[in-house]
Amino acid sequence: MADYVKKCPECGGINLFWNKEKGEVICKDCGLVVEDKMIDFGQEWREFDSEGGESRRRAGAPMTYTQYDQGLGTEVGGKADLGRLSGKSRNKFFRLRKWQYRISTAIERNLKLALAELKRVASYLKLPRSVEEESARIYTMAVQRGLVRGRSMESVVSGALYAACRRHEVPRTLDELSEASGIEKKEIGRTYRFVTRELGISILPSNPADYIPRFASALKLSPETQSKSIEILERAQKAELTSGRGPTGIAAAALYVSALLHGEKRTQREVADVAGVTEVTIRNRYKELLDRLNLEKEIRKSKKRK
DNA sequence: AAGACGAAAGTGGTTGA
DNA sequence: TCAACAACTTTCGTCTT
Repeated sequence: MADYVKKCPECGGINLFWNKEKGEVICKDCGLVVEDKMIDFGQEWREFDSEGGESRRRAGAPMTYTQYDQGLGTEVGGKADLGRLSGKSRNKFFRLRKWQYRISTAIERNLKLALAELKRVASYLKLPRSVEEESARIYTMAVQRGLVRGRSMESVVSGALYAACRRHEVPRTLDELSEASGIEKKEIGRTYRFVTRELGISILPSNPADYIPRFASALKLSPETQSKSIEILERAQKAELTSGRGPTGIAAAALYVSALLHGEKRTQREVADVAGVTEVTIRNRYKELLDRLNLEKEIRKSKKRK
């Protein structure tokens, strides 16, 4: 692969940190999230050098759920094989091919379609590979249990993706999923709940802190502001301000406060937009934060500085 | 003039009888 | 199945910068 060095578009620094798990690239100099949907071009497996290489590579392609037959399928018979066969083996060959054709059941065809759709949406949202795999696994299980009946394939795909995001702590909001898939928000939420319940998948309530890097980057806030907001979130959790509230609202409020504290003021509207909540919600959370965490003096202090 | 604030009424979803 | 309920939104008027 050509060795081009990626530079941070914001500060030109080359000190980029790639968080593979979350699929984010973060500039260590200015904190900007450069890309939050990067594709891993790296090789998954070591390449062995010539000696013994051939035999050790027998593992073949990694098994994956994002292909409908989990990457294990073998087409019976390309034309190339035909000439080499004759007589009995030729008959056997035709029987096998027919048989294989038959077991292309509705389930498999469904899976093929659904996984294509899943890939589309996942790449649109720049989701990391691990999440894509997980959601494909969830979808496959859902199909096997007949949970798709009566629901559209697309909505189940979206639900599986949403669940996988939550499990991997790379939350995307229902709005984002909805925009990417063209499925209504409530429909996604409904199938998400249904599928996770039926499959017995436990999902931890999503953590507001998981949203911070994405929001902060969209607002071009400094790393200091980010870590401050995470600190605020932790304190808020101890004060039991977070339970029962929408995590995005809390994350937005924490970000708003810490931006104030660091003299990087953003309007409530700006923060509200990137977080997908309204100003009112931010105000409510913000007020609770002030009340319970006595941040007033810190705010006063930062005001004096100017 | 723009932003921050708060009250009031409306929406969609959960829960418990 | 229905009613109560909490969180959040929308809308709008007022205050602050």
